[in-house]
Amino acid sequence: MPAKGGRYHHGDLRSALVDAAIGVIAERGVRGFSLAEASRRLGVTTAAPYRHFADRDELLAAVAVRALSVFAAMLASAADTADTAAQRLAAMAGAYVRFAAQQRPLFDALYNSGLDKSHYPELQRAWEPVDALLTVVLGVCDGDTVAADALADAVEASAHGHAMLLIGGEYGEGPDAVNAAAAKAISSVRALIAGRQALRHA
Amino acid sequence: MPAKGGRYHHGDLRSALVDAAIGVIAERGVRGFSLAEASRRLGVTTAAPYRHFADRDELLAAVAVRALSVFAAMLASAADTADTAAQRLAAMAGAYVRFAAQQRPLFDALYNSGLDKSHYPELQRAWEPVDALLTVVLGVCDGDTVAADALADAVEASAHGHAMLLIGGEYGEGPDAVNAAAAKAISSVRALIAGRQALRHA
DNA sequence: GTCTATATCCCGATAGAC
DNA sequence: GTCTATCGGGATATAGAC
Repeated sequence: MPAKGGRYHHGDLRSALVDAAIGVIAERGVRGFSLAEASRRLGVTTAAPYRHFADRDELLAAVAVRALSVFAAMLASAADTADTAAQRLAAMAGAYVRFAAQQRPLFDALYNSGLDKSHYPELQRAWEPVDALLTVVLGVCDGDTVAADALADAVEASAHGHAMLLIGGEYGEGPDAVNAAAAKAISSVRALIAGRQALRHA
Repeated sequence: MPAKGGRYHHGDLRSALVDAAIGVIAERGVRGFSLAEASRRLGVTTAAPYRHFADRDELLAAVAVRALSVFAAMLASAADTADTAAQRLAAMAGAYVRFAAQQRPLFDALYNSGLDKSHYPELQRAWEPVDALLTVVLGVCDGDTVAADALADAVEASAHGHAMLLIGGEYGEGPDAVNAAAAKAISSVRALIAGRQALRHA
């Protein structure tokens, strides 16, 4: 998609803005993200994005939608490496944590952007594959539906907490911290499953 | 501390700014917080805060310091209601979640403000009582130091994840959602403790 | 010392020309 | 579909009134 006259002008500004936004978030954080900076990187004026997005938040929502497709792929790929339902759950928790670290701008767009997803139907629909991944695995893992829902919440909260504390720097920085956090999340899932069984049979 | 001539002028602007900041965060969220709005509510100009805080983040750090004293008090109070170490851990996890919901501006200042706490020594010191609460309880709960640290991380991550998902609206809104999330966090702690014992003896 | 007044810069958003 | 022009608001920094 070549530019016209040294400027942008190639008709796929919307998609290019999503790419640029991810770059800005990666370098300046969600808080430091601005429509103006993304526009500047593409060589268009600050008014141009408003032909494709109603406002700044709508661009963030588009980033979140892209994030969800990557997130779902990582979770599904992790689940495929395991045989039993319990192993799949544990692998997905590890992938959840790794996604936060390895795709931090995407994770931040999803969870730390202050977006109200109920305002963006497209974003709500984009969540469905991720939600489905968790519940499908759970249907196999735990016969009782109520107990399965409770386990799903516990696993999701544990993975999310480990991910947040990791990117918050609580576990240190660098690949070692990521591996450690993923391992913690995985062993927490194992403990949650074993603990729920033990408490039920007590 | 009455105003002088209808304006502010009473010499405790620093403390008043922290109060005002909490109010602004409560109404507009951390993202919508601005020094200008806090100043406006106190009837001072936007330049006045810079006599007390180097920048916006330093005021946020002061809010976080105040948040930590409230947080530590809630955790300690919850721990006092229980007898065994396991019960204390569970009670603290419930209090963690309730703190996030009931003192949301304070929780956001602590965890969702994008602050780098390593830049604020005063804030680092303010964390110590909270950290101590967790580890002291754990020393009693689990003889092995390494295992105790791992349990501490698991409990903290679980509580944090439940708190984040609660204020993110994943569990719905209102007091029922708060109670449900607190109950989930408590039962997760029980499962984590029981599961760790079961896995160790397996 | 504490606050006011002021000036500059950046961002979000809109209106109208091309 | 993009640009020019422009408005309003917030952050930051400095000079000076009390």
